Amino acid sequence: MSDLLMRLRERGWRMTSQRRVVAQVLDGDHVHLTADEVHIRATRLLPEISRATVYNTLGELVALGEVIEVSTHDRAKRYDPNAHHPHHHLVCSACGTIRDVHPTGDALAGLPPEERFGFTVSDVALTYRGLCPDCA
Amino acid sequence: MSDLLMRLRERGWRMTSQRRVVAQVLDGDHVHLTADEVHIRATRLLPEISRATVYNTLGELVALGEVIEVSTHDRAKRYDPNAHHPHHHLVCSACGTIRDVHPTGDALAGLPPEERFGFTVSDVALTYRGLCPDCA
DNA sequence: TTGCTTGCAAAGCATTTGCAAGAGC
DNA sequence: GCTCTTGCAAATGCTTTGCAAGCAA
Repeated sequence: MSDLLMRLRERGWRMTSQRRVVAQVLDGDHVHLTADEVHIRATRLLPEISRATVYNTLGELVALGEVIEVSTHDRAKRYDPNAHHPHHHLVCSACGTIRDVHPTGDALAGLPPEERFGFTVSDVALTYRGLCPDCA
Repeated sequence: MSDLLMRLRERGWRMTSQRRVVAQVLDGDHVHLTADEVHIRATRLLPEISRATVYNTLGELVALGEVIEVSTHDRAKRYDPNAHHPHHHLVCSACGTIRDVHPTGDALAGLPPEERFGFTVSDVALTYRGLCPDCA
């Protein structure tokens, strides 16, 4: 069983075949699917699954902290299940491909208290943009 | 005259009253407006300006590198005219407020060549998320 | 049984587009 | 005058919602 599914079961998440399928589709590394892509793949495993359910489920996984929402400059958000291994993203400006990367250093540490303006900072997203080898 | 307008004129950008108004609305620091907010403010200066023109103009300013597109997790993109002074963003997860910040160190330098996977990296966006003093 | 989840269809919102009329240079 | 820009209105694409029926616990 997928790691994601196992964690969700442990957390007492009410399981349905639709939710199982969405979790299966998302499992793995370097996965950055749009909601629509998740729906297409989920449909291959469970033909009756609806788009609305995919959106519901993705929203919940994000709320649970099991999936990260990635905003690129494209219209559709992407969903990244690799929430338990801190990482950042390398995005191709041309084709939209995303790769996970692991820069050195703690990005949070780079923001000194006097630059926080009283904010309680809990998260950092670091996105590198450029051209991938195929598009360069 | 605003700095932004001056730069655009120097670059030979064909000037119209609509474009002038959009540039005026965007000028300044800590400005992170949505296209709709730009339209509302532009309307106060030039009542006939259309939404489509605001979108056209914003898209061009981004293409010219004079304005930066900021993707948060909200639906609408935000536009930041502070393109000539490298900076990053501090976003409140609750109310959406954005502040410009200036972390120490060069974020680009943190990504070693062996983590670039052949990409030609040209840009870095660093976003800190948390709660602002008012929402905490 | 009880309440949470699903599917459908329609609505909502941000953004884009085609095209004729208008304005800069 | 020639070309680029504007405005309108319709279309598009992603996402959300309301509600009745279905299913997990």
